[in-house]
Amino acid sequence: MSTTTELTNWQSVHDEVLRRIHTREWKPGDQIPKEVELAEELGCARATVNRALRELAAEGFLDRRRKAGTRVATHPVRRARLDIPVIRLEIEGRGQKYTYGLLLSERRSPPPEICANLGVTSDSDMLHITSLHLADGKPYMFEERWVSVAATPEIVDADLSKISANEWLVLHAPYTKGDISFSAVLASENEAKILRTQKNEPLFLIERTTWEGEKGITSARLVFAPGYRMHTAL
Amino acid sequence: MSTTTELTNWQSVHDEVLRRIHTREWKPGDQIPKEVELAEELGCARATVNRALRELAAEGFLDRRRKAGTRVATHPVRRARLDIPVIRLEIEGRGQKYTYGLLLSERRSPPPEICANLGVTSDSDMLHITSLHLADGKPYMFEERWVSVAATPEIVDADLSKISANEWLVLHAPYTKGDISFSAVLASENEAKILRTQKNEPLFLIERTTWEGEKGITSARLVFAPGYRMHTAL
DNA sequence: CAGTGGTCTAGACCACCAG
DNA sequence: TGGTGGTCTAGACCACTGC
Repeated sequence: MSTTTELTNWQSVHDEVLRRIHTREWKPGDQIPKEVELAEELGCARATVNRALRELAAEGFLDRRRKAGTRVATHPVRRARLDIPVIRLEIEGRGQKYTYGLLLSERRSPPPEICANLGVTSDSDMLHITSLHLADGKPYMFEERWVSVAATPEIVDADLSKISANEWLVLHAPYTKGDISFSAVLASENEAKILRTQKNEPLFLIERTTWEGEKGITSARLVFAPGYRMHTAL
Repeated sequence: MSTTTELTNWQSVHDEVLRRIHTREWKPGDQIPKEVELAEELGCARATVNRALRELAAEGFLDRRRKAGTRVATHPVRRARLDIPVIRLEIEGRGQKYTYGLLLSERRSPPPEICANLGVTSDSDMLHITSLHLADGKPYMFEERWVSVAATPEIVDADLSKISANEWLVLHAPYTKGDISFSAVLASENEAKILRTQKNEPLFLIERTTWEGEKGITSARLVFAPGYRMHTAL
């Protein structure tokens, strides 16, 4: 099957290749034509084909190796792109009103599990912050966070009742490495009270830790109100 | 500050720009030099700079607009890449033994909520499948799935006791659109029994629906055993 | 309208790795 | 060790959009 019209931009090449995969003209495991051949067939430069195939490989549809050529992925590892915005933007993006309350801010040494997470000593100087994020006045997410004062000294001067620690850190403490995990937990008595729900409700939990180089910056535990769903397209 | 050595490949340009962002030489909101200028400063072609900046924009570190130039993102939307492999590979990848049991496979018309999800009529011909995935012999995930027979007729001939519906679909039914959501639920009595746990345990739930064009293919509900954590790097 | 990023091209050399 | 993808270059034109 040859194309009658020329595909001279990488997006149309991308789409055409995807079409051939979807129609099973090229099946999982099949080797597809080399870049030079495809470029010739489609009537464009090799660089254009390269761009298209590179994107498809990044999306998980193709496996590419030098010398071995390009093959249709046998197990298309689906890559869901989770956009993780600042909470405020997540809420405002849905057209709801965002409010925020600082519940606690104290300077103290961290408990053992935080030390383990961040790789800091148990006598380090840290800020312990808990806060509640609300959407249209209703509890949305309860945040408990530890911030290393050594790593980001300026945070002790920040007015965390005006701007959430989350948001302050995004603006002032870039990180080089981060880690995030998602799970389900039962609401503790305290969490239930704060989120104005009942004990033993199933809650969605996000745990996040970030480092700058080898220095642990912050570790946060985000517990969402019942009914929360994280959602994305494939 | 100028570089003494020339950065002639896009990765080093990428890293250098990222360094300037991290060191706050370029702060959130700042406009950074235009491609031509950067290319000149670093001693490489504009295409190389373009490639580096394009990747950084895709990673969420930069905002780029024609005519307006390139700025450091004020709210670096963090993009976590969730790799969603076939369950079997997820388990085997951790060095555990994967087993799989087909619990039910029946051909019948779908309940209303599935119709709504997939956009099919309530009298459509569908396959209803439930199965259990185990890691090292322990229940790992309980899967309940509806598959449109109209969209993928070949599935009725597949031996779903040997290969999971999940995996069969990946190989034989490419999709063009997909949707995935994550949440926390309480174990129902049935789910608790199957996962060999207790009622009212908090469970991690993934709901996934896929389409080919406008045709709904399959809708699945994946309930994970207690303690499951989905995990990724930022 | 003019400046900036977005893309294409033709050609070249390099790096990796399967045979 | 040769074939394939990975990348760089210089130059060109285009598309969007702020002024």
